[in-house]
Amino acid sequence: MPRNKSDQNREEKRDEIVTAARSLFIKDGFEATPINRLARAAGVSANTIYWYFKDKDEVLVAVLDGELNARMTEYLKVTFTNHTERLLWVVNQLEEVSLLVSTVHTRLQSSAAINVWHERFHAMTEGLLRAEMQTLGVASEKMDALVKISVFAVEGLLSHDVSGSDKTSICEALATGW
Amino acid sequence: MPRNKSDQNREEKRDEIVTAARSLFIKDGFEATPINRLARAAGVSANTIYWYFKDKDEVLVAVLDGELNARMTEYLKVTFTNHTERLLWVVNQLEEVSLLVSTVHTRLQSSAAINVWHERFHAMTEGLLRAEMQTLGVASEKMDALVKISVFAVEGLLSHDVSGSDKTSICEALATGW
DNA sequence: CATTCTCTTGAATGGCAATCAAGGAGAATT
DNA sequence: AATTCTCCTTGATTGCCATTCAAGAGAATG
Repeated sequence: MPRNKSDQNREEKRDEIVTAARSLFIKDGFEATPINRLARAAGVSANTIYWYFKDKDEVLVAVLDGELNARMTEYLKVTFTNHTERLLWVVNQLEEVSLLVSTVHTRLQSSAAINVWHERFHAMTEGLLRAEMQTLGVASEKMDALVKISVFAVEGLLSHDVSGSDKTSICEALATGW
Repeated sequence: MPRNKSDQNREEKRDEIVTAARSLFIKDGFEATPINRLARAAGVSANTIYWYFKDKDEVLVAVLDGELNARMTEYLKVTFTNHTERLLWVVNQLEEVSLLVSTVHTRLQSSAAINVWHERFHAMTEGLLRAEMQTLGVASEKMDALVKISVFAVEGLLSHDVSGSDKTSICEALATGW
């Protein structure tokens, strides 16, 4: 609960900017969205964005947090028949925000904020994946390697434009071994 | 053999620029190397670079071709005791040019020239890898999936800063199955 | 009513890739 | 030898972009 009207407006306004940013970053991409366009879409001037956010990367982090939250909520509601299905679902979700994914990997190097977000994201997803794979009976010595291979494979699928059937067989191979 | 002195100079000058670019792009990164700095390092003015190259990406492609050539020559000379060794060798080579690797994945999206180079690179490496894995007795139905998983895993290793022991166990898992 | 705090904006600033416009230097043609 | 032509080089400019500066307006507070 905000302490006063001023704080309330602050959050609302911030959210409006994030909402506009989410739509533009996902549809056109972060790099293809100058601050000015974002400002116009949010109905403010460019400088107003800098009142609410330190820089463009901080807007991106807010968008990422929002998307992650929404998709994680979704994830917890879905039940999967097997691990292959689960991986394919994740790939599909990430493909809907593939421009965000590649932007994160790009800006990682130059933005500390994005770097931190990325690390947390990996820690979280690797944790979830490890738990799932334990129930599948993956040997603990190979666990770390297999978790990372799975994560890297999913990331590769997102950035390398692979046929649908290859996607399926890759997820199957990850889930069932060779 | 160049047809005249003019052509000869042209190639030499081009090479000087590429040599300077190679060193800067590998050490500092492509994005952190403005055309002006590159020009100074090559002993020419910025515009001269645009006489020899269409744009900055074309310089990058020339650098990539040179590095690829050098490392492929090296690769053909080395003999490996097993597939794990081979994968680790490749990872080590790529780590020496990790800034180039991440730049390629970044500029892929905005530069047609880099995109083409990247596709060729993948076609080549996947071809080599497939041949190796055939000798290891990988089932042909799973071949495409396993090749791509290996490539994606190697790319993941490069961009995600993984401990040395994890690198080894990942390459082992890729080489021996799970 | 003066002061301060929150918010907003138009106008810089500075970095960068890329282009323009103006030559110079040597080879080929007259 | 003079002229033209082609290759090469460069200083100055353009245009895009993120970010900062400087100047306020309006509400809240003393």
